[in-house]
Amino acid sequence: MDIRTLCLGVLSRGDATGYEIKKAFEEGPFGHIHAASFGAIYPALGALSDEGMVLGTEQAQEKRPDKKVFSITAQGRAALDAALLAPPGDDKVRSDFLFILFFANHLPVAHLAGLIDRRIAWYRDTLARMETCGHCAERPGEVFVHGLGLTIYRTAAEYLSANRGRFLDQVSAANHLAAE
Amino acid sequence: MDIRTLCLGVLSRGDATGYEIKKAFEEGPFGHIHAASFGAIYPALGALSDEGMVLGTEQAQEKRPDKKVFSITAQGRAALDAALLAPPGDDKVRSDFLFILFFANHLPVAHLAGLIDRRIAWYRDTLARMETCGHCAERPGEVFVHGLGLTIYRTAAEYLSANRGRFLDQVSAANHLAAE
DNA sequence: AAAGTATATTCCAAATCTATATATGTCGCT
DNA sequence: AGCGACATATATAGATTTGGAATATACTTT
Repeated sequence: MDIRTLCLGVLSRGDATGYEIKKAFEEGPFGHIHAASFGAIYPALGALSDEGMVLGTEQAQEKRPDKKVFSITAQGRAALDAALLAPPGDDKVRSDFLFILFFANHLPVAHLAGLIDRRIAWYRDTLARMETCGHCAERPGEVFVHGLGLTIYRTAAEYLSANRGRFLDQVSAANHLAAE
Repeated sequence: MDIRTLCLGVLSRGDATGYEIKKAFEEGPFGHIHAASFGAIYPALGALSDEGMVLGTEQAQEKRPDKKVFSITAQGRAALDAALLAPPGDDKVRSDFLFILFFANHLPVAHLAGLIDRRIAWYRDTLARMETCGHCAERPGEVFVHGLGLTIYRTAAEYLSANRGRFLDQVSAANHLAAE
């Protein structure tokens, strides 16, 4: 899914600035669905504007930098709907956390314990935010995707909590064996 | 986590060609942990070779193209261990599937049903492969990460199966309301 | 009063991905 | 027997994307 389609998706739910679109991919409704950076969003908005998919309106602000508010056009909505019909590619994941844990035998047990604890805390915080969010209680698609996210995060947090102790013991044992 | 570290990680488990490293990130042990492409792997191996982190040996093959088998050096192992100590960045996910489902109200119900069914089938196939894989029964880190992956995929497949019917009904209902 | 966070955009080098080219063998299908 | 599809193997050009820095200003915390 290219960035231009992602921006159209955000704008289809309401007007937004580039900055707000970025936030939608961080903490907002698309928080754990798709990542996107400033360096990709702003050029994409420029291209979409040139193609008539969005309309950008500059707004001077008194106590803030000027901002450009973008709104999606009828043509943009049509392009979004067409892009949504294309068969989805495979999910792509990049998890430093899992890569590091994979090599647990390279690391001190205390370091591993810290990594796991911080990750469990992250899940708790994220779940707390997700459970009290309003933006996802309306359209069925949003509710469905949100529910899947909640379910996966709860399961992951439970797995880490339930297996933490045994895992750390096993790493200790393996390290002692290797040291002999 | 940069590609050079990812390559060192794969090579720390045994010698491999660039092609085999790619496979490790597709179906292999790093299958759903981290994505990486040819266009990144080959230049990374070249750089690692220049820096003395890996040793590349060219091997002529009778019935296949020549291949370069890389093996990690002591310096490479040290660099890997150092990189593993750095604090992990946030996980990055890119899911076309979730993005499309989010906009369920833009799509025909039959199309959504197909998307969900294909995704459930993908989970079943992937789980079957993961459950019978040998590479993950040894080191505690690999077992732990593999177990988390299995748990998450099982949960996701169950969520999709359990909520599929209700979701499609809700989309139908919402579409009928909107048509009035 | 300094430091940090938040709003807001832009640019750029470096990293990375996609797609393709090259070469060859095997497998199944018709 | 011939054809396409797929697997092995490397490499590169071109496009995209990332991640960081630069630029402003205002509010909040220390």
